[in-house]
Amino acid sequence: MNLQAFLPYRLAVLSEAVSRCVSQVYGERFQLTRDEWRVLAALAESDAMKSTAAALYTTLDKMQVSRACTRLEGRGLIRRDEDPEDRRNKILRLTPEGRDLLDQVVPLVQAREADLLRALDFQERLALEQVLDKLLARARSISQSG
Amino acid sequence: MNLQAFLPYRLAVLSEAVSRCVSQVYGERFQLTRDEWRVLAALAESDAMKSTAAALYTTLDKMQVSRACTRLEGRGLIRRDEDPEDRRNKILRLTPEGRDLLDQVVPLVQAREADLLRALDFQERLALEQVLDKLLARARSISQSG
DNA sequence: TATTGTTATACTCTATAACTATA
DNA sequence: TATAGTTATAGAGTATAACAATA
Repeated sequence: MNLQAFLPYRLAVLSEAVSRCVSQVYGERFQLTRDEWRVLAALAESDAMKSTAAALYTTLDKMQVSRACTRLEGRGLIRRDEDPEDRRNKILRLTPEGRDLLDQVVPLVQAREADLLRALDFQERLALEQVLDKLLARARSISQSG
Repeated sequence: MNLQAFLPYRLAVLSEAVSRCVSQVYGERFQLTRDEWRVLAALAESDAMKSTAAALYTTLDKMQVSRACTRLEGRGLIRRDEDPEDRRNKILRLTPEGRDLLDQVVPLVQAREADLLRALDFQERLALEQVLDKLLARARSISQSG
């Protein structure tokens, strides 16, 4: 057994290091948790989004989304509107303040990502894309089958 | 902002999926936490190890190692001996029971890893190795510099 | 009866730092 | 004074499930 070469360990260490590196930006400067950041990032792409869609999109579960939204709403960064078509749903929307915050945080976070990717050449970036997709699909299929 | 394409997000999702997939083995069947598993895996390689060395090797901090060891010792899987050369140190060793457990769990965990890696061809595995190392080094250097 | 979202609860992790014993 | 390891504590995150409102 060689832990240093063990893929799950290496992925965990890398993911933690990368996450730390990015959460320095959205966490320390903008006081967002990872879940709040994910929900905001989801809303950055589509103006309005049901909670269930946000959960799917961010791979969070409904509680995590609910709690993140409570905090984001409390800070005035999003609204949660009723869905007239099905009043069980909540429709999440950025407020102007939320949009402002995103306009500040997104470039900084993307700069961090770019900085990370600068460690790789074009070929390596392409390879990484493929490999991440394939491993994720495999990991999910293994977990399901026990 | 496209969360799905955002590298830190993708790494976090993958790492979580892979970790879940592996901890099904050491967690459900052998009742080990991730930290306990890491400490045991470290001891699988060298018969005796100081706590500080174990912390470095597993990228855990001294508390995490201390607590994992308390539980492992409680289950009779490791011993913590005094270091005659410097009595502040604790020397960690597998007991025969710990060795037995490792002999059972390691092949299963490695089979999971092999199963994961079956998603990739030889070139992709090589590329993955390189890319993980480079990204980790970069992430650490970025975090340090703020 | 099923679904959406909220709340409750218990559990685990994490981070900081105080503490002890040695050096 | 510094280091190794333990313990304490508070805060954050996670998982399960109960619950209210709606369909």
